[in-house]
Amino acid sequence: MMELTRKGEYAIRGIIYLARLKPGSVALISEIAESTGVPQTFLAKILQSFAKIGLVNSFRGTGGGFVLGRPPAKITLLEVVEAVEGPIMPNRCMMDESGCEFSRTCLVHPVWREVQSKVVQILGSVTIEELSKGE
Amino acid sequence: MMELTRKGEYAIRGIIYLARLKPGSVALISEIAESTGVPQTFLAKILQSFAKIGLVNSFRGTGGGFVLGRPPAKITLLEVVEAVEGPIMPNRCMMDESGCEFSRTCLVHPVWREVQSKVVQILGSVTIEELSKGE
DNA sequence: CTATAAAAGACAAAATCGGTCTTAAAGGGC
DNA sequence: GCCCTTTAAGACCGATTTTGTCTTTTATAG
Ligand code: SF4
Ligand code: SF4
Repeated sequence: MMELTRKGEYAIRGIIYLARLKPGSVALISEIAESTGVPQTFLAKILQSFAKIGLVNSFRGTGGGFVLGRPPAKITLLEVVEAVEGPIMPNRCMMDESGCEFSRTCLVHPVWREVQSKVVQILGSVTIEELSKGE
Repeated sequence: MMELTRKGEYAIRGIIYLARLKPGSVALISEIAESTGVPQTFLAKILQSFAKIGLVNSFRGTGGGFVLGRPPAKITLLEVVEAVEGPIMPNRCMMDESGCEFSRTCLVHPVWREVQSKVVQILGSVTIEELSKGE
């Protein structure tokens, strides 16, 4: 249960790589992929989707590449994870009320809500900047 | 991310149903399945696997059926979930050290460990007895 | 105009999910 | 010993998701 997919893992590695870039420089997808050990075309897809939501900026052509869309201190791990995996949802019954006929009386439901909020809290309190500090 | 499978959800429903049984009585798989809204043959598989690990006891033939293997106060939600879904593992790098070449220096790793321990703590502190109290 | 690099989208193998179906085995009542 | 009931075991299966690849297009710098 609760396993991050490779896509999620790769996304985090890519974002952290970009956070470590020295200011003003851009990174080629080939460079990021090799350095993080991620299949290049797969990572490209992920970063493209990030570009669409503004999490990263991208430039085409000679001298192009990727940079973060915001300072790493303003990006949380939660944001990155949810951008690729969707919202943190320990159980289906959390998204829509009508998901489960028992949801009104169910005592398990609140437990899943607690799990959800704890995970959101943990991941939301970690910034990409912190994660990029190590060597 | 982090979604309980139907199998996990069904397992919980089945166990709670058994916990509500009045002492001394057994439940037919057909009865449990209908009452919890779970496909019967699928639930049978789940409970069979539970019988193997002693979480429930089963009896064949006339008058047979399922009962809990232990008092519901001694069964945690964590146990039930892990029995069907495997251990709580937010990321692959948690199971074996050799899972990731970066694990020694990685700053994300500890975050996943925190998530893991929090979830284990929450699910481990809820007993099936508590969950079966409602109507 | 050309070389470069990301964007877009079709394709697909493999794994996992969410079951079903059939046959066997065990136990109770007669 | 013979049914009837009920779980056990295992083969099987379609749908979906994961984890990518490949090809073509578009934008840009020089
Ligand atoms: S039974 Fe409870 S926990 Fe399960 S899906 Fe319904 S509301 Fe959620
Ligand atoms: S990079 Fe860090 S979080 Fe990702 S798999 Fe490796 S150790 Fe785990």
